[in-house]
Amino acid sequence: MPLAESRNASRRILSAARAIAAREGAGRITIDAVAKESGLSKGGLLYNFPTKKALLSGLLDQMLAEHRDLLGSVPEQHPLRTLRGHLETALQSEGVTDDLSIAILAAAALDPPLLDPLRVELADDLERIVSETQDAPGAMVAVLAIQGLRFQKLLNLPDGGADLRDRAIERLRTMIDELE
Amino acid sequence: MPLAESRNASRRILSAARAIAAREGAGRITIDAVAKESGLSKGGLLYNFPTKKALLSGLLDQMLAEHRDLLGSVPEQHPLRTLRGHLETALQSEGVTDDLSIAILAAAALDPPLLDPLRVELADDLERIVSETQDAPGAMVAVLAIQGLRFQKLLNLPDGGADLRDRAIERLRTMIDELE
DNA sequence: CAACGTGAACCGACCGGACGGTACAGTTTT
DNA sequence: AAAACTGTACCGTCCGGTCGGTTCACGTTG
Repeated sequence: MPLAESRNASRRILSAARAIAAREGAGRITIDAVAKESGLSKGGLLYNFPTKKALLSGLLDQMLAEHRDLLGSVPEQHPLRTLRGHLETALQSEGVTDDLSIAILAAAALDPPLLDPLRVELADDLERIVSETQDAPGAMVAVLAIQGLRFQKLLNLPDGGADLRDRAIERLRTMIDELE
Repeated sequence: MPLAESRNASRRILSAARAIAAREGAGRITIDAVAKESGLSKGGLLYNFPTKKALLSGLLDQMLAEHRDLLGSVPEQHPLRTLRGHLETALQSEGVTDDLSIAILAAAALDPPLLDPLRVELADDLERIVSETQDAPGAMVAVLAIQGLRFQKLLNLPDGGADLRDRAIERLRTMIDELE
């Protein structure tokens, strides 16, 4: 099963990279470190990801794929499904230490163009979100708040405490509900 | 005038670092590059900022100082002044190429603890914002949206076009007005 | 006043280590 | 036998930081 194993190796490598980023910061994602963490040899890692850019863009791809999956899991006929999906994606990794979106940081710091796939995906989603509502500015504010949520978690910025944060999320939800 | 001149040198160095970050990405902030960009020698730069960490934390300090200044410029008796100030700070660098908040990226990538001063400042602001309103969750959502705005600009993420973005900001403003 | 000394600000060559990537001969897996 | 590695040696570059100067404005001293 060469293909399946290759995927397994890729996943192991990517999650190793995430672990390092979560533990020591995005800047510490080096080929040697990731190889060590994943249990592969350096050669083996470079067999799967021939360059560091490929590794980082693999991280982003994985993130985008997970994002797409979650979006797809929102019932088809649901109004504002893209917006709701976005909220869920942002909330999903709640509590998980190694937030995948750290890849964004690493990619942006190393080579900003790596973020291009993310940009087109996001532009797509935005368009869809706007088309799903009559209140485009309101939806946009919601999108901004969701992005703020991601940013906050990503950088471990203060959130006013779990209580306030939960109530804010609840508020966001009702805001979205009333948007329709 | 050693002190004043030193400050000028520091400012020149910091703005050089910002220019590089804006042009080539936060990851390209190296001591050599900043020295070259600022017109100083490497030794001269290291005289002003003995380590790279010091340089990056200097960037953050500058950003926080500017932020505080803008917050202070909001009329004292204005209700919700801290929240409004936050919005203005986020909007202020509109169009300016070298967004200072790139320092956040650089710092987070190189050494996450460097963000600690930002965290305490933000926690302070949050507390003040909450104390200035009866609708804490609503204010929190506004804060999140503002942070999302920053994030979006920082990473050059799509914003649905200038038109939609402006309308969303307008909406955010009225949301804040009605918060009081 | 001139000789000397001092410290701040700055220069730039250099060092050592980290890092991305190559190469390649062997080993295991399918 | 091909694919998927392992293990390691190696290369060149980049980068952070050191260090021994140099310049110069400013006292201090004889």
